[in-house]
This record gives sequence, structure tokens and C-alpha cells, in this order.
Amino acid sequence: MVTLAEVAQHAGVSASTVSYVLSGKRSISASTRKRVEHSIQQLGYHPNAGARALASSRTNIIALMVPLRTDMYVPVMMEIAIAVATTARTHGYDVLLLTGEEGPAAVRRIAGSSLADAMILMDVELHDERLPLLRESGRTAVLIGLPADTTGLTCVDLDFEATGALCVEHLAGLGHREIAVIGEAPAVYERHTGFAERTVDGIRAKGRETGTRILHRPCEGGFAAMGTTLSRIFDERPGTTGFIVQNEAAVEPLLNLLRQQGRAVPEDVSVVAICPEQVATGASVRLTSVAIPAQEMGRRSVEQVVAKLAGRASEEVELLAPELTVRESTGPAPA
Amino acid sequence: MVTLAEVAQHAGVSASTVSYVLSGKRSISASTRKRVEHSIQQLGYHPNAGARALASSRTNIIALMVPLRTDMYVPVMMEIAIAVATTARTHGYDVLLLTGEEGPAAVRRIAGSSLADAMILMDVELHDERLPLLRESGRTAVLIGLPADTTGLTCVDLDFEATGALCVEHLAGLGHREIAVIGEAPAVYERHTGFAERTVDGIRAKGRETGTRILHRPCEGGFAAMGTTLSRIFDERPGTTGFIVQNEAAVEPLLNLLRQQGRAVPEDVSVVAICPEQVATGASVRLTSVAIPAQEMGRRSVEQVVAKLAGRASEEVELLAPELTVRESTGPAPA
DNA sequence: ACACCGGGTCGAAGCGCTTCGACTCCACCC
DNA sequence: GGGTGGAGTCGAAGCGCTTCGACCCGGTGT
Repeated sequence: MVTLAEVAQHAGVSASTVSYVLSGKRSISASTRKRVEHSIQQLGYHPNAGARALASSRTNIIALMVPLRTDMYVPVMMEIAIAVATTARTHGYDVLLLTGEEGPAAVRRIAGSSLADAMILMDVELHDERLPLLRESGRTAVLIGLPADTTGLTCVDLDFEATGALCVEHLAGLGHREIAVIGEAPAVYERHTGFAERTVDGIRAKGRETGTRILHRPCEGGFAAMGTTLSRIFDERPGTTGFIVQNEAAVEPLLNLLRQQGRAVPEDVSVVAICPEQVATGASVRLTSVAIPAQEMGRRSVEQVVAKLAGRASEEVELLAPELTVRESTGPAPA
Repeated sequence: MVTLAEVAQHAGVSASTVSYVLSGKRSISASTRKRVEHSIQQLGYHPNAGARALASSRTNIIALMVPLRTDMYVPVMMEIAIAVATTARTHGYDVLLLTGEEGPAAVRRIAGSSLADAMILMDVELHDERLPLLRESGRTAVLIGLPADTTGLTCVDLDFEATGALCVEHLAGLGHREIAVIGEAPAVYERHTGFAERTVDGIRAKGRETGTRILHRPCEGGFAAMGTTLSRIFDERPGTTGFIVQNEAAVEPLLNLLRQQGRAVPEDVSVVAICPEQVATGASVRLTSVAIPAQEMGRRSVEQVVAKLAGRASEEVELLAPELTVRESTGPAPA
């Protein structure tokens, strides 16, 4: 491996000069800079990350904690993760991938060992165990999601309350008076993952406001679970004409089952999905949906991290405004 | 941050002793060890990763390069990535997430800066640009996938040829004589991603062996593309009774369209999928399938890396044997 | 003419850890 | 009883980089 010292020698300058050429923290004459840069090229020099971290106490690494569960909103997670990684690179950072498995201990480990300059946490629960550790560690952090208490934390998330409200508004505007909400798996609510509850809150509030009846049912993905859930819904509320689905794995089963029961979409029932664009456009009926802006969330979280590391203040909570795209799964309520 | 020196002082020993307690590279008396461990606990000491990397030229980090494309076999990628991350942790490694975006340059960067001890590459193409750089860098590496030339490389992958053969064997055994293969998107073949081609090779070979006619059609996912592909297939080969699908995004559309056309599964046509278990069991018909052992692939690749880093020799190419699970989508060919 | 300033460069002191050689005991053996 | 060897510990020398203070020197103000 080529070292700074070798570059310095090759260029006929001191090591510190090379360092300053690299960092730009002191002015260097154009001629020296040229010479040094040339030597760097020629020798194929790459600064040693460890040495750099040690000397500067900056690692240029951002740790990303993704949930362990691989059975839920996987594409969204992946999209966020990739957006985080690519955005981080454009700011000169690399990303360390941590899974939820290690749990809160991971926070302590990363902070303690100075493995990363900052952390991004995904899949935040309302009363997330990691938060106390995070606060106490003093490490820069950004959450993707919204815990109950956000004091002192920077958060990025879709505005799920507004999302829920938007869905109801759309359906109510089309004349639907009874709406069923197909939610995430029960486990998601038990863990008090913020986004699921906030969506329902938004839905309920707008329901009250518009005089729409709301029935909320958590639902595992897959055909079997969806079948059970659907028949219970129609048992309890035979007049249901609107559906809001917030569970990727339930989308296709729902459409299938409705079809099997002879309920036409959107003539008999309307369906609004809260899901990634791809799922909405790739479904058997092109779905009216509110997109989950995974890329945007990943990107913004990194930008917030970078801003904080640069000492720039940043908003505490950034909620992205939802956008509803009308496609072919919603229409006027039947008379 | 607490340092080694502080721990040493607190325990009344020298810094090197603490280091040896931590690494176990020299014998330490039980009493001293106790004392040191106690001090470590009490002070909440965590070794500084940068300093460690610098002094030992070991980072305990494995770099994982995932493809940038977020539109293909995402769940599989994610599952592999998570398996890599969790397995790595059990061996004391962390994982650095690199996206394909940076391309081959990433290999040079990581190797040059000693950011990681080893690399795991996913989504390997037959003539992958990263391979020359990798060989030249001399860094430890493991590929998930199989390039054309594997000399000097360690690879882990599902045995896709055997997988293809297994599918044909199953269908042929049930009496099917005309089989259509719904492949990945055309782009996948254009990039010469090894696994797709190898599957088709295996299918063709076994087709010849069993006297089965094979028709292979790449196919984008989604309903529209699948519709086109399917009608072309039945145009060219009206007698087709067996399907092999290797494209998660085409599975549900295929089942749907067959149903719409009044072709019952498995009475009229049989379908074998090559996909993750979850997709197979969560589909509208529980699918006979060969599972893609994503977890296993991630796990094995890390184990290979760890073995190589420990100086233990390891097989050059490890192909995992496919397993076909019979479910409800295949049956005897109609008379 | 002198002091002063600031751009440009260098030397040296670490950053916190690993590791090598050396040293001290003490038990053990002929 | 002196030599041997191994277990247990320490000191010191880096690992490759950043960064602070100092230095040099030519231009400026007076």
C-alpha cells in the first residue's frame, strides 16, 4: 500500500503538505498542488481509512440500522437503504449496514467504538428502546419514522396522518360512506410502529370530519388471511364500498378476492392503496394510491445527517407531504 | 471516550496487558483478567475501531456490493444482504453497504483505503468488470453468482443448471411434453447475468434428455407484459401444458391470466416457479417451486470470507443443491 | 528602512491500538 | 543447586494520518 509519506517523497514535499492538498484546509500554491496531485495519480495513492479516522476522529461512515424482519415492506426498506447508500456516497460517506438483530446494543457498540460518525435508524417504534441510548451517546442521528417523543431528535418520514386523511378525502369525495381499512399485520400494531397508527389516526379524523364510517382491520399478507379478513368486513359492514390498503402483501389478494366475489373495481368498490409506486402500477388493476417516497426518505435522511455533521442546524421533524395519484381502482360510489 | 490506557490505569496494569486480555493472544493470569474485565465493564470501554484498524491492519469489516437496480428480485437481494449482515456479526464483522452505482471504482476505493478486509459481490455478470480489479487488488473476495472465468475466485451460488433440470424432470415425470419457460426481463439476459442463462441451459439439456420441447421467453414483470408473452406462447405452441417461471414479478400475473383464460391450474396446465419460498406459498395458488436459498447464500458467502481471512483454504466454487417442493400448482399432464 | 502581515511550507506531536522483544518469577529436573 | 523453560507482564516502537505552531519570504504601509 502506498502511504502519504511516499507520495510526499515522490513529490518532493513534506507529508503535511500532501495532507493539506488533500483536505484543502490550508492554501497551497498551484504549482505544488499540481505536483502532488500528479504523484498521487502516478502512485495510485488512497488514504488509509483507519489512520484517517484515528487522526481526525471522523470516519466518514454513516451507520444504517435496518429492521431484521425480512417479511415486511421489504421493497420499501431496500429502496430506502439503497437511496441512503448512494446519497451518502455523493457526500463522501460510506454506509455501514446494521440489522435489528443486535438490538439496542448496536447503538452502544457503534457509538463506543467510533465506527461511524452518525446513525440512521429505520423502523422506529413509538417508544423505541434505542432512543435513550442514542440520546445518551450524543452521537448524531436521524430517524426514519416518528417516535412518541421527538425532543432533541431529527426525524424524516412521510406524513402518514395526512396520508390517511387524503385517502378518506378522496373516497368521501366520490360519495363513499363506508370505508374499510386493511392494515398491516397485527404484529406491526403491537410493536407500536408509529406509521401504522398514525395512518389510522389520520383516517379516523378525516372520517369523522366527512361523516364517513371507518372499519379498521389489521391483516397478515397472503390470500388466506385476506380471505378471512374480507369476509369479516362484509359481515360487519355489508355496505362497504371503499377500501384503503396499507399492506403490500394484501393488495393482490384483495383484488383477486373481490373479483372472485363478483365485485367489480371500481364500479362496485373502490380501492386506494398506500404503497410504493411499483406495486400500484404493477397490480392487476392499476391502483389509485399514495406513494411511499422511499427514495426521498433515504435521501433526506442522509442530507439531514450531513447537515448536522457540518454543524448546520436542521429541522427537528421533517414530514413529507403525501401525494395521491388517481388511477383505475377508484370511482364514484354505486347509487 | 474511554481509552485502553485509562482501563489499564484503572486496573493497575499496562496497556499491553489490557490489549492481550482483549485479544487473548497471550496468556493472562485469571486474577489479572478478572480485574481488567471489571475495569472495562465499569468504565464502559469500547476499543476504537480506527486505532485498531491502523495498528492491526484488520478492520473487521466486510464490504457488500449490491446491485443498484432496485427493480429486480429485490426480496432475494434484501434477504441475502440481511443474512450477510447477521452472519457477519456472529463472526465479529460489520458490513459496509456499497451500491453498484460507483461501479468497478468502488473495488479500487475499498481495496486502496483498506476500508474492509474482504468483499462480497452480488449480481455477478459473466464478464464482470469488477473481477480484473479484484484479482489485481489481491483483496479477499467471495462472489454470490458465477462468472465465466472463476479461476482464483471463490463463488457461492444456487446450482441453477441443476435447478432448471429439476423443474423439467418434475414436469416431464408428470407427462408434460411441451414446456414454456417464462424468464427474467430481457435486460437480465443482455447483461449476461450468469444465473438466468445457466437455468435455461439446465432446462434445455434436460429437455433434450427427456424429449420435452422447450420454449423460452424472457418477460418483464407485470400484467401487461405477461399478457403479451402468454398469448405469443400459446400461439406458437398451443399444446403447452407446463410452465417454468423464473421471475417473481411474473408469477401472479401468470396465474391470473391463466385463470382468466379458463385454464385451470394444475388440471390443465402445471406451473413450477423458481423463487423465494414466500412468493411460492403466498401466491394465489400454492406453487410447486424450487426455492432460492437466499439466507443460505448470504450465510455461506460470509463463512467463506471468514475462512479465507483465517487462512483456511476454501473451495473455489460452492453450488448449493436445489430442492423442489411439490405444492398445488403441478399435476399430471391432461390426456 | 523597518516592522508587519499573510500565503505557503515544514516538523513534530499525537490519535488509540497492536505487537515484538525483553524481563521477572517460579516450578521443576537432573 | 544451578540451569531451564514457560507463564505472565511490561515498555516501546510503530501503524498512516491530521493538525498545530513555527518558520521563511516577498510584498506593504509608513
